[in-house]
Amino acid sequence: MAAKILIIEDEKAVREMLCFTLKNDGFEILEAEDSNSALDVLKENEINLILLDWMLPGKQGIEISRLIRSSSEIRDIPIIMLTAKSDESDKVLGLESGADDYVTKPFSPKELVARIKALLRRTAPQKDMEVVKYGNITLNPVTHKVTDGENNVNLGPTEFKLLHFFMTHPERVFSRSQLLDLVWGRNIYVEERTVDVHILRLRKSFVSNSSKCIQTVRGAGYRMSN
Amino acid sequence: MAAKILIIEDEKAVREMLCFTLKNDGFEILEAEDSNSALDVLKENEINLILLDWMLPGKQGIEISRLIRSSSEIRDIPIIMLTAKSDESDKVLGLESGADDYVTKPFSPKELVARIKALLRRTAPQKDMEVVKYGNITLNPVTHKVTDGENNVNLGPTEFKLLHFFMTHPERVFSRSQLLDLVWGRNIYVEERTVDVHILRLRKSFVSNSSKCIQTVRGAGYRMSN
DNA sequence: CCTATATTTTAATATTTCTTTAAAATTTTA
DNA sequence: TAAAATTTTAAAGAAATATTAAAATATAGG
Repeated sequence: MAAKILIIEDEKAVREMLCFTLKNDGFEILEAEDSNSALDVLKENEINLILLDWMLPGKQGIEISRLIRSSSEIRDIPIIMLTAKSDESDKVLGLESGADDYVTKPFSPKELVARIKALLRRTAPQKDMEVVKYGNITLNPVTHKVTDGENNVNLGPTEFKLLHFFMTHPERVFSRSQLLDLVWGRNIYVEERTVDVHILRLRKSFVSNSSKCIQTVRGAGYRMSN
Repeated sequence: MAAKILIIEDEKAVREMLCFTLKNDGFEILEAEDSNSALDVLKENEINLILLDWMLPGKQGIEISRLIRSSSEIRDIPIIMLTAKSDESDKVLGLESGADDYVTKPFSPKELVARIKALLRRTAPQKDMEVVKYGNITLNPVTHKVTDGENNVNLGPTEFKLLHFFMTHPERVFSRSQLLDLVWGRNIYVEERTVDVHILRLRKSFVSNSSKCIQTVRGAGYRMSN
């Protein structure tokens, strides 16, 4: 699931460059050119990280950073600020007013991406890392291992994600298009019938009758249930 | 196991105050009043964290920080620098020359201890010197020797660190970017594919089927497991 | 400080594995 | 039985990883 990054930058050219670079790296990008639109975007989307140009006209950079840090809803969104080489005192101000990291212009795309990833890693909550069990099936997201009773089960990446999803949402029917949305990810287009094939492979990879847990609900979709 | 902290500070009064505060909190303290004695201490002790007074006479603060960051042996020791309130540009210099955090004088003991603990938590995940075993593989961090059953295994520095990391965190899958963070170190930017090459070399250096322990988990990363 | 040596990183290519698609076969329902 | 939905098969295409080799960098010894 791609991380959503908000770019707050007044210069269109820079914004587009950043946008291009980061989309290339698989991030989902939202843009804002001033503090008002930035706050709007922040309210309406679940942003994972903010790239903030410190040199916005009229001290808006500092303002935005402080606003974000004082709003309980969005306080925890990590911020990377973009600064010009010369403004050293601003860097300190930035770090003090709540930025988590800064990158000095001009910067290499590689460095920027590396910093973004590092920061996301540091701040990402370690949720769905708990061992899940259903019937005889055990799935460990940390080791990426699946067992069916005594037997090890080998799954491809998609089958693994699919099973993890079913095990964390048991008893409930999901349509093919819901599964594509929730397991494959939004903004992706594949045929609905593709789901069937992965369901088939998932069932086949269980030796015991655990495969019976992956049930077809005709006309509605699939469900994990006993 | 108490963390060892080296205090580099020329004023005796400040040094003693720090020493007292930190010993009270269960840290083991070593002291140095200039860069020469500091380097001596660093060579002879396994220091976990450095408290560095930025205001040492004759730019020694910058010197020491750069020396530490350029010496492969002690590069990874985290540094907290102590600065006076006014010297904002120095803070930036400090962060740029390799400090991990800074604390402004005058500071409360509580704040200092909190920062030290936070930094140790971030940076000292593992530094045990105990012999580790997994399957037929034995790794001795003290002698830097690795055996696979009867055979000696020769590893380059990075392969050694990588293997040590895997052996101390078995079964668990790590993404390439996690490995870069946890094995290579923070603030370092290399291509993710570089990990593959080191994994390859690590596998090749085992004659027996121990290389099977270094497993690829497609779409997720690598794992040490049987 | 320089040179020789070793190691790391990158980049390009090869290989493997997985995903998707489409079509045929089967099952279910009305 | 016909129509609709799902399962199964198989093969092309896409994506991820393995491998190789060369360039860049770091290290040690003189």
